[in-house]
Amino acid sequence: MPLPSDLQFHLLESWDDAQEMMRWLGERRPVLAVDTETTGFDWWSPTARLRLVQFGDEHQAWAVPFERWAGLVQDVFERVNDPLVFHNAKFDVHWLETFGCKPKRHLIDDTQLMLSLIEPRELTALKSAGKRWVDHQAAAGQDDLKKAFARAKWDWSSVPVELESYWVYAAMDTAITAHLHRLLRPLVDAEARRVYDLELTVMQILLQMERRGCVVDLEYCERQRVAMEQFAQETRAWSEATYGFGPTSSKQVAAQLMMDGVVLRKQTKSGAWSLDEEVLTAIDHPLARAMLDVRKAEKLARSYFGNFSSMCDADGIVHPGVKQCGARTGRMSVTNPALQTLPRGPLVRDAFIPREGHSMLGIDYEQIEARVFTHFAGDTDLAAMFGQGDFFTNMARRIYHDELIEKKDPRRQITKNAVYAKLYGAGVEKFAMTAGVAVADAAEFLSRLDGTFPAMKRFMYSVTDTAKSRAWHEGEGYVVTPMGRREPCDPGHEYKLINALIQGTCADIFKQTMVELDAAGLCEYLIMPVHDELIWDAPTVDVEELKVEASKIMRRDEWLVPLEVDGNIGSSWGALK
DNA sequence: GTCGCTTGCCAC
DNA sequence: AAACGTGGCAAGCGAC
Repeated sequence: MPLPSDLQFHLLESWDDAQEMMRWLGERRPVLAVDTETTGFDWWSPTARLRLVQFGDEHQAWAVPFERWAGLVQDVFERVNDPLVFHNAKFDVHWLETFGCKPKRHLIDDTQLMLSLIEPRELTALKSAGKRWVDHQAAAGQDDLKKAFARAKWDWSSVPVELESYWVYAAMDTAITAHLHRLLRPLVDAEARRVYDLELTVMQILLQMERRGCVVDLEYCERQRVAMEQFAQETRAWSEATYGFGPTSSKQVAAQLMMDGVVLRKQTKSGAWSLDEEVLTAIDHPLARAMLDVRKAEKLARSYFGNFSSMCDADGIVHPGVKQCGARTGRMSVTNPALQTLPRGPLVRDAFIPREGHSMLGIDYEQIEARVFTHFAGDTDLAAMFGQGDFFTNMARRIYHDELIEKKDPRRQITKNAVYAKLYGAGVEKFAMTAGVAVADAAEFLSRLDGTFPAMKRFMYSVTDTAKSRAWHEGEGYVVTPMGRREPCDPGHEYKLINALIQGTCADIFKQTMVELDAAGLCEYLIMPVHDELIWDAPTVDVEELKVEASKIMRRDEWLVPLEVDGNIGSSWGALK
């Protein structure tokens, strides 16, 4: 189990060393593990430098100072034909490709992706995984390095590559990766082959997409930032002058509100007075108003407009990082910036614009989760609701036996809320809260719903029941998506598996779609995945055809309800419907 | 000053 | 019997 005691580490310092490493690379081995040490995370930055490239197997590992031996490293990647194992390949490949190395894409394996599938609830960082699977001491060297950093005021760009606690542990990471691969690969082959192959292909698509990035309208951002910041400053100044404190200082605001006779009821988990949007909106007091206004304005100025420009490369382009298995359900998440959480509507989304001569294209799945839910429930009555016109309106008409219900009828909204509440596993009270109705009415509605579409309830029961039986017999409750993605749950939380099954299946469908789009050559201008929507920045002359072709591939018929898509073209992200 | 926790808020 | 799911990010606030 622990790393072998005869494990050898080398720092490449001389031509003799180089010869020795090349001889070693010529030996037969199951896989060659590769890792890099960099100056940070921003491979697109003008100041980014690649400091070390490490090669290793289960017995030996080499650290190669890149800036001195760039040609040699590039040569290695041209010559090596062993499978190349990385832990988070996308990251290392970005750096390697930025600095002229071309690891052969078809040889790449990724132990982090493997872990995301084998243990979706565990930490997948190399150190944590190394501790669990390979050697409890796997992360022991980190403290030495941290101390050295503190003592000499080094950081990742200034630490000397000759520093032993730097290069040895860098090299060791490849040995850990090689061992991880030996342990994980058979499990993946036995249990998750299909979904792992899917993830590997998606990774290659994401690599190109991240490299391409997304153009930011810097002038627009700056204009909006200044306007929002100015408004916030004025309101802050007013609050300081009137009360002697800022309008976002929660403790002081709560105290002042109570002093002025406002009755606060809602408390946070730790017992403080809650001052969230819901609470503040209901209070008629200038300070409550100010707190809301400043929060909103500063969020816009700082989380969005100010942030985007600070994350740009030299060409005004952001390169958001996609965590491919960010959610344990297999959904992707996005950071720097978090493009999946931009407020709906044009204000913020207009900050992202197409390249010269290009247009934005967005194609999204329509109610994909509700459709997949219907498929699993095998409910042909519910499936019929997707036929003509609006799904939720049709449902409401059926539930209330009233054919006159139209799209803006409140009964449609409560129906929609109820479907998503079910999908997410909400209880009656939470459902009542979000739907804005009394608990008794909510309960009555849910029983009507169950009476009208009984298959939904049967399906939900069968998921949790199977999971509980698995927990009893196999020690853990879980679901498996049709693609083979296994999603476990904590004991007693089997109800979450309904959502996990649906969300996970949707993630599989979405990723499978990306692979098919790529095979058809339609990912060249892809810039962002947003859960059930894809965004392209494509040449205006081709964008109509791209929309038609991509829609054809995205639309799917192999489910009980067809998965329909809707495409829109515009001159900015915000201009898409 | 940094770190980590909490709170609130943005998306699908 | 009952349980809204999955994320990222910034600010406030107390601890070290």
